[in-house]
Amino acid sequence: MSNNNLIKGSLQTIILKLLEENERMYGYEITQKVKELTAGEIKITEGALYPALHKLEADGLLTTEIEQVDNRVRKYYSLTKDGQKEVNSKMAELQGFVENLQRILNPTWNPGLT
Amino acid sequence: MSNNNLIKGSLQTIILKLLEENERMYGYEITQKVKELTAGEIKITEGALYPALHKLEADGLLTTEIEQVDNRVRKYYSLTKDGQKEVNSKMAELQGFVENLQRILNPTWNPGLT
DNA sequence: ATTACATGCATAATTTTCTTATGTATATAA
DNA sequence: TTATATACATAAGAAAATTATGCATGTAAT
Repeated sequence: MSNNNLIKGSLQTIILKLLEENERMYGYEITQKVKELTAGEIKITEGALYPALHKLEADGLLTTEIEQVDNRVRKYYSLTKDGQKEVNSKMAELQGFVENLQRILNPTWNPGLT
Repeated sequence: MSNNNLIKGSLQTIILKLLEENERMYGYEITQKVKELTAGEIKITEGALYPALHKLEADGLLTTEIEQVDNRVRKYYSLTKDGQKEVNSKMAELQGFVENLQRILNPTWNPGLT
């Protein structure tokens, strides 16, 4: 498996963005979605995911609904108003960082061509 | 200043890549180069840089030469053979990670257009 | 039967990798 | 004499992961 190590700092943004697109999701579903979108190359570990979700909820960016599905408990997360605002700034921040990274690492790269 | 926090995990790659392009550099020069390339948006702190340089040297990827310039000590770093090999794999890893990130965050993004 | 794997949550110990603060030293500009 | 720039370095602390563990249900394989 490739290096998940670089995910540091971007996990919150990933969670918020997926929830912007999907209305509501539960934890396990998020791990599967990321795995699917990256052809298995990025695997979100539970030890990283659940504390991150709890923190986002504590910060008032997410709310939860617990549901019983097939004798299993699911905790659905969705964006709050604050969470919806935060997605945009977090996304801009991360995309800006990636552009700067390309400027450092790809001297010939032109951001206009993306 | 924008968020440097996202740099976690990519500093080593940045150092190695800059040294691939520049033959040899000293620590302070690296901080200035990154600042210049990113229009002041990314600032490498000494507390992050020097330990990273020492680790890369300890891992055998960098060698050093100390020089006296204008009554000041400079410690020049350059890539070893192992370091030259490592640049490629570290770059591939980071670019791969960024592509996966785009797949998650930019569902419409097409890697072929970069 | 029992082992493995998938679904689904959670937390604790540890490690990695930063930030922030501090220290040393020289030189120049305000 | 204070601030800023150049140049190195380390230590304390925080953030954000990994790894390991635990609980619980259900299904497929041996």
